[in-house]
Amino acid sequence: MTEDGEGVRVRMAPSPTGSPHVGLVRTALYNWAFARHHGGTFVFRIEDTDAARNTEESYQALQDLFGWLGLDWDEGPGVGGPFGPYRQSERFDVYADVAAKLLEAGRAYHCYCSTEELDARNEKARAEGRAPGYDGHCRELTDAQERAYQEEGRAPVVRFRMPDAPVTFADLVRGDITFQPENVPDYVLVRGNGHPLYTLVSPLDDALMDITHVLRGEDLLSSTPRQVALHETFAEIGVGSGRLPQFGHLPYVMGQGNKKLSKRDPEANALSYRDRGFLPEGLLNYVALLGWAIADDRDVFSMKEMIEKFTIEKVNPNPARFDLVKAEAINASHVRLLSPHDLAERMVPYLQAADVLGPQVTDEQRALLRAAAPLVQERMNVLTEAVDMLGFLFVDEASFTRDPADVEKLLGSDDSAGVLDAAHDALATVSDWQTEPIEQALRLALVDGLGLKPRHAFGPVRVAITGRRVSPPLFESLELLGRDRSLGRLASAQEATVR
RNA sequence: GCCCCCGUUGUGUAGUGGCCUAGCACGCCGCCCUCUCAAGGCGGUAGCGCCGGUUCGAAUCCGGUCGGGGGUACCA
Repeated sequence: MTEDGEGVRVRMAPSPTGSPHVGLVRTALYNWAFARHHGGTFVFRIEDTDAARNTEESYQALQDLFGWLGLDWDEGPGVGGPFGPYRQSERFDVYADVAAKLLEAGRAYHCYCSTEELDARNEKARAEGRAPGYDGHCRELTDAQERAYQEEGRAPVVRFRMPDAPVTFADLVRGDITFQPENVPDYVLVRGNGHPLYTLVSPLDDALMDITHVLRGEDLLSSTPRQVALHETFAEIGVGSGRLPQFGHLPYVMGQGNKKLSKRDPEANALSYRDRGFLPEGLLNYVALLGWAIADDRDVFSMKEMIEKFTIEKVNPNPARFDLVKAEAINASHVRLLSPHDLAERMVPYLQAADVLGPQVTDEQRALLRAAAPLVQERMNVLTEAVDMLGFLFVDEASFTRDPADVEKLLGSDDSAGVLDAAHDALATVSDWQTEPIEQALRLALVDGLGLKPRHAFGPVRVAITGRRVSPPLFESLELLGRDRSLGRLASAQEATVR
């Protein structure tokens, strides 16, 4: 890396298959932070050469995800750029052209071996304890041999001719890594049907788009020597910038145990964290911690701070397990950091999704929500919890219900009937409907008057008012609910105690 | 099988030869506060995979070993 980071160009290059994985978020975040830290360029490229697996929904999900997270790209779909197009499915002519150049320069060759023949020879090599992989069968075919294969109706693949020398590269997170040539066989660049493969297009676009640093998942580590060799070949035949990008392989994001978080695992779905009420900054903060630390005594930070502090040298090479509990704890810290006003706005979509709020939020509801936000701010881990915590404030009286188990527990006795009675009478006399007078009146009536311990005094009232044993602070809740509705709920709760 | 990567409390990490009787965070346990739940405060639990070596001194360096992961595709 250049000292001042001059000209840093990095990219995220997902394939639009399935739903985006949290590992992708981490990789994207590191690339983004790296680019921003160095004042470089962040490119978004779509690797959709495998038509059979790509879907438009998946492409859309990627857009949604990064839009939600706020990881903005400088070049790519939607914003364009000097190296477009940025969807590989729109670049097939470029790939065909380069494949032809590689063939012409003798750096790649046609291979007519069938899958069955390959499998058979591989099996044999394995059995004999030799390194498996392409054995170079078609490396030096004569024109006559090629014609013979063609007459058999065989469609050749284009195979890259790996140089017969060890490949060493300095991995940005792991240090020098060397592969011996016998372990890096010739590999396919273009399918028999003429479609280019990832093995060609990824390094090629990196070269063409002048990518300086390739920060990607550890799963691509073992394909790096072939890509390094390809890049060197590009430079020799005048394709691309001629500069070899530096590689950095980021550790896996694992699930529980020692299993890689698989795509089918629901925990792996990045967008599911939006649905379960994560703040984008909360998810990003947590995911940043999977392989990197901002300081030895702190782990809550903003993206602005991350940009300031992020360096690839500090990235840890060992795989990290995704811990939902810690993720929520980090998210909770970010919830606390919001202004109440902002928190109220962020809760709106979740309350709407649960039908606590309708599609049109009235000014009155909005005001109530803002007033209620401070009450729940330090009680929430994720935004979806607002539904249970605040539902009682927004539901209309006709459809207000109480948790049956909590009613059973706290409203089932004669004692509780007396408590509700006393509470009702006391509150009926409160003229200034504010938290303070409400609390005073209730304490006077229940704690002093009935001689109850506070926790026993307020429990039944809490269930009567909020419908639950666990709720936001009671007196504030009463104030927000309003006098009439509060008295009404106390009355309706008394009915519930009559058995 | 072969190649490559990784190995600090349950989890994520700090640590680059003495500041480490290993720090921080989440979790867990206890106490305090308290109208419930949280938040907050205080305290506790638990770790350098193993074996050798180098050194006055090793979590840190070297060798081996064990364990885990990935690759070995006309997927990415």
